[in-house]
Amino acid sequence: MGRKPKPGGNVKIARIDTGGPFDLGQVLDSGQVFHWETGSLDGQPVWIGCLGDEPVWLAQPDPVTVVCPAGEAARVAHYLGIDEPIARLHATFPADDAVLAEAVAWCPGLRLIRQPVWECLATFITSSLKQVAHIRQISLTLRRRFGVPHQIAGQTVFAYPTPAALAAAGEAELRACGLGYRAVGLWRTASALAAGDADLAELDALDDAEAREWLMRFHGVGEKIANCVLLFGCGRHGAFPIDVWMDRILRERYFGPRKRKTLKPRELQAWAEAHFGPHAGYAQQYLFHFARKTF
DNA sequence: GGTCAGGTTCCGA
DNA sequence: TCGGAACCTGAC
Repeated sequence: MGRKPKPGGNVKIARIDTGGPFDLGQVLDSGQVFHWETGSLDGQPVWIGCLGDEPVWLAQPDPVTVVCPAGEAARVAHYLGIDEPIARLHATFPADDAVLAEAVAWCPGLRLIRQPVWECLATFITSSLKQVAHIRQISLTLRRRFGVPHQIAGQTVFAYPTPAALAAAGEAELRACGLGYRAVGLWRTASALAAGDADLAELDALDDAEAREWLMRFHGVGEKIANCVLLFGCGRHGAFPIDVWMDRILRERYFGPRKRKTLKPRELQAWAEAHFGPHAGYAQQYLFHFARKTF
C-alpha cells in the first residue's frame, strides 16, 4: 500500500510543508487532545497516536515541515489544521486588540486540531474539574482497556473506544478507570449513541446555537463542554469555550477592576463572541494557551 | 492532610 | 432565574 521499506529498513515518509509557522509539540499539547505520546523512529523523536482509528507517527524536523508515514499526508494536514487559511483567519481578529496580538505572537505556530466528534465529546465529558495531566491519564486508561490496539513505530497505541465498547463496559467499570462522578455522563452518552437513540451526524443539520442545545441534552455536558465539542470536533469557529483559564485572562486583561468583579459569566460569554468575531474560537485557542503557559 | 483542579447538576430561594 | 453546595479522584 505505498509503504515500501527503503533499503536499511527505513519507513517511507511523507513531508508536509506547513506554509508558515507551525509548532507540532505545542499543537498536540494545547489542551485539545490528550493522548499523544513521545517515541522514536530510526533514532528520531516522534509523536505517536491515533487519527481516529488509524495509528500514525508525526515529527517536525524543521519549523515549516511536518513528516508522517507516506500516504497519510492529507489526513495529517487536515487533522492538524495545516490546510487552514490561517492568515485569512487572523485577518478577522479585532485589529486593535493588543492582548490577542500578544497571545498570537507568543505562539504563532498554534492550530486548532480537527478531531473526531465522538472522541472529542467523550474526552471532554471526562475533563470536568480535572487537571490536564489527569484528563490525559483517564483518556489513556480508557483507550488501553476498551480501545482497539495498533502497532506503530515499534509501540502499541490504542484508538479511542467506540460508544458500543464503553456502553458494554458499564458504569461501574468506567468508574474504576478513575472517572469518579463523570462515569455516569460518559456511560449514559455512550449508551444513547450505541443504542441509536441519538446520532452525532444530526449535528450537521443544526446551526451553532441548536447544535449546542443538542449536545447539552447529554448528562455531563454543559455549555463549556458543548462549546469544546463544537470547536474542536465540529470545526465551528464561532464556538467560544470559557473555562477557568479563559475566564481569568479575559477578566484580567480586558476589563477594569470593578467591571471584572461584577461581570456575569453570561455577559462575558456574549461579549467574547461579539468581540472576537466569526473565528472567535480560534482566538480563544491562542489566549487559552497563552494564559495556561504564562499565568 | 488540606486544597484545588479546564464543570455540571441539583436544590432551595 | 439565580446562587450555592455536592460531586470522585489524584497531584501538589
